[in-house]
Amino acid sequence: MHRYKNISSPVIKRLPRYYRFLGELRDKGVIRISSRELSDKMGFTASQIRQDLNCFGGFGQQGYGYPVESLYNEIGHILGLDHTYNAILIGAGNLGKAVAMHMSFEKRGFRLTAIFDNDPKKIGTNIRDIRISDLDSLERFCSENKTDAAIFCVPKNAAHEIADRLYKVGVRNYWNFSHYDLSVHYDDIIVENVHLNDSLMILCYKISDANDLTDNTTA
Amino acid sequence: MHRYKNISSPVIKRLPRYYRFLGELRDKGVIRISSRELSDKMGFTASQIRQDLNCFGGFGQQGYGYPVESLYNEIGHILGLDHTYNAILIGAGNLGKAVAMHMSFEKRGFRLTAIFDNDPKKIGTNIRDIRISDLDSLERFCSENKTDAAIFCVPKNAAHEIADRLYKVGVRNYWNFSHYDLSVHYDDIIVENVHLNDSLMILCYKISDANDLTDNTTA
DNA sequence: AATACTATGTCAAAAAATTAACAAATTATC
DNA sequence: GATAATTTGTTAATTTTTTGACATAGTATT
Repeated sequence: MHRYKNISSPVIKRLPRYYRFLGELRDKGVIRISSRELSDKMGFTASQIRQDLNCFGGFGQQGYGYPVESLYNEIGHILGLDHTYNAILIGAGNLGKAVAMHMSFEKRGFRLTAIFDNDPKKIGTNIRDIRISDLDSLERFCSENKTDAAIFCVPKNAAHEIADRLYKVGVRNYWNFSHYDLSVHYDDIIVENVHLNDSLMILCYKISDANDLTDNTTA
Repeated sequence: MHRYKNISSPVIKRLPRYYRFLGELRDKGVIRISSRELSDKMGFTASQIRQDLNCFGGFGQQGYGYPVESLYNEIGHILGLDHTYNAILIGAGNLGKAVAMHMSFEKRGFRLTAIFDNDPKKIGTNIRDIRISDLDSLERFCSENKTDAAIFCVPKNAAHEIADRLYKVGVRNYWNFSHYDLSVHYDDIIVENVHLNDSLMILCYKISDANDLTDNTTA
């Protein structure tokens, strides 16, 4: 498939943003775009855009720019969105439910195949046509059904144990919403964290910092 | 208040993580910790930890290490968690509801003061003791009640308009869950993004990339 | 068809971030 | 109390990332 030589993490993190903006342009019927124009819209420098895209190949044409549609598709391919990875969701609380309802997994390379919880009141009910299963049946399900990734929407103290169980049955890719750092215990796993608490604290810092700079009454 | 000279963004992003790990240590009754031990636990280099912490002052003692409890409190203070910023939530869908239910705002420097939605079926119902108000009353509420930040849990196409409205009444700090880049239109605002789609795509990339490296059948 | 213009890909320079090294200070030990 | 062992704070070196510069190639126009 693709296989690009050591793309740096800052570049990877920018890819979804390129994808998003190019998708918008495509929807507006824009045919071509220059790195300069993209720069104005996205807030990256034109130089960075050219360098980023060039990691994966020369998609542009000198004197013309980049063809929007094909670049959009190309980045989707680079991101692996044309895959269909089977993902299971652990934890059907507010957050798990929101993630299950809110995300269009299919457009992001995934398919939600099962949802697990340990609350008897929830087990048997449905979220989006998917029946919530007993957490006890986790291992059986994973051994009977190809499972590529697990989405962690469980409390901190449950995360560690469930990660161990999943690791044992070979599930090594995690989308982690729990306030727990999975990567601390294993190093041959892939984790993408969504630490909402951290994010909120960073907002708190930024606001506090900005206030301190303007309110110079104390200084 | 604090006021630190230009702390770099990588450092700021690591602060919540320090806070989290130190909180765990404190709960376990650990009194002191060296940068080396923290390094083992957290996966940062000891050198980085020392340099990060030293941005804000010399909290450690040579030959001894860092006192866990006071360092924990110090970082909480640096993050501004001892503030109480009033925040409103826009959008009471699955995601908004999950955010409202799931986060302990009080521990992160915030207080949730109002929730807005434009769905008549939702208006008047409660989430966590907070009544959902009509989005039409947004401006009135903000002018009558001190509002420091807004949490965006609305669809992409609604985000832009609501941001404009909030900007006009002086709300300039946003926790943004919408698939929309608020920072593109204004530069005197503070935005902390939670782009779940981007995060999922990055996971997709990582999985695809790892697979390509192991499956060398095609290469 | 020739000329002026545009915009990429790429190489070099600058800036930023991470890691390493070590002197100074403190603790623990004998 | 003197000595050995720790461990910080800080400076320097390295690595990574971003920005700038420009030759080259293609487009549009006359």
